[in-house]
Amino acid sequence: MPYGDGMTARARSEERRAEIVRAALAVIAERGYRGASMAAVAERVGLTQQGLLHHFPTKDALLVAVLRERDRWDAVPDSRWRVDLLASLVEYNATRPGVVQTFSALLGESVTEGHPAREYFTERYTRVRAGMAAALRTEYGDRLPNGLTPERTAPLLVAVMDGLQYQWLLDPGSVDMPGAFRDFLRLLGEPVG
Amino acid sequence: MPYGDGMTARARSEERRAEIVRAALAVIAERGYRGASMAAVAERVGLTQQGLLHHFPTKDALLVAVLRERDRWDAVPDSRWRVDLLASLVEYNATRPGVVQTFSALLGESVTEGHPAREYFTERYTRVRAGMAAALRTEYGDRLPNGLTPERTAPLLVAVMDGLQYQWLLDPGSVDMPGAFRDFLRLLGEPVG
DNA sequence: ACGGTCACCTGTCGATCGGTAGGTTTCGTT
DNA sequence: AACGAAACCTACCGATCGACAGGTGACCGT
Repeated sequence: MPYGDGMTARARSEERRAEIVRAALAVIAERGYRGASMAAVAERVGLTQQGLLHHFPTKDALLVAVLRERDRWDAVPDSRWRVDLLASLVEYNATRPGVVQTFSALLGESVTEGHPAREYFTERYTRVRAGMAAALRTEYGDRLPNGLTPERTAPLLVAVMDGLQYQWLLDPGSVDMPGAFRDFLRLLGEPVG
Repeated sequence: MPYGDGMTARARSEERRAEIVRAALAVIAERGYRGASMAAVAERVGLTQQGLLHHFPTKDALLVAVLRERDRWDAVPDSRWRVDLLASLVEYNATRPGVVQTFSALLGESVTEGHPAREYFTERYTRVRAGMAAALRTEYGDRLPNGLTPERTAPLLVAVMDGLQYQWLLDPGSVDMPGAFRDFLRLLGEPVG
């Protein structure tokens, strides 16, 4: 049996890469993408910087892997989603400040010029808004309380989630992120169902 | 008359510093704070990096001046504010993408460890939330529609403003920031006045 | 047993970073 | 005219950045 631990070479390699991505997530949370150094990521997994470059030939390649990991981690909502599941997602996020911090830092950086994650976030938000609108429509119908449409409510939903994350990260003791998000959902009223 | 242009030496110096701060705002908008280099700011005002260091001895000192400038630029709301003035502020912001981008980038960076603007933003949001709550109370009284209190609504108001800015910066053509913000205000219902 | 691929290393590079040291010029004050 | 301070410069520093080149050893399939 190869490697003596039941792993093929390929599986072992993927495990190593996953370990690196996890370390990159942590380093980006601490210093942002521009502030994150390949050497810092390498050290965290017990490699030299050049050993790291063997797995990810450039810094951008590592970022791509990080963003891909996020896509696996939280699936984009679509019409099958229920809005109250979002509340659970926010609650779960409140237990994972590290991950939240990583992507909040990346989102903030991404609005700067030529940032490698800019296109990713632009497309992601387009998809997320569309998915949210679809979810709202299946749950509330074409008309939300207060005369809003699902399409006009979706950006607000996304904005509240993101904005609360920044306030919560800066001052966790002063902001009840899940509670505030539930407050917002209450503003939307009860679904017709 | 000194300087032949009616300016004292002190006024001339302050003008120069203001010019530098303006350049720093632009560079930070393009590259964030960590990505902004003193040399880039200096070049934009026609100085060498060392000439810039004469006016601001460290990079952090320049950042402090930038943040102070913001405090002059948009005053924190208090109980004398009216909520519909916020809509005007958002509308105004939509005409100044550069400034919005600067502070959105800074906010994103500020959640990383040891960021020099972290304390600034933490305190600022505490003040802003308190001011918003006071403004909401004078306008809506102790109870908002849907049973919310001013204190619980304020974080949502701030979150919507910030979150919409990110979506708008990433894809201005797809997000109507002022319109979406007015939609949110409509969710709050009509003030009792 | 062997050839080859994979994982990782040492060594090094040029660019850029923020910051220091120490001039020199400009200009208002006296 | 003389002085001093402010403004800005050249020159340089050590550290750090991402990345390239070229090796070495372990482990795989054959």
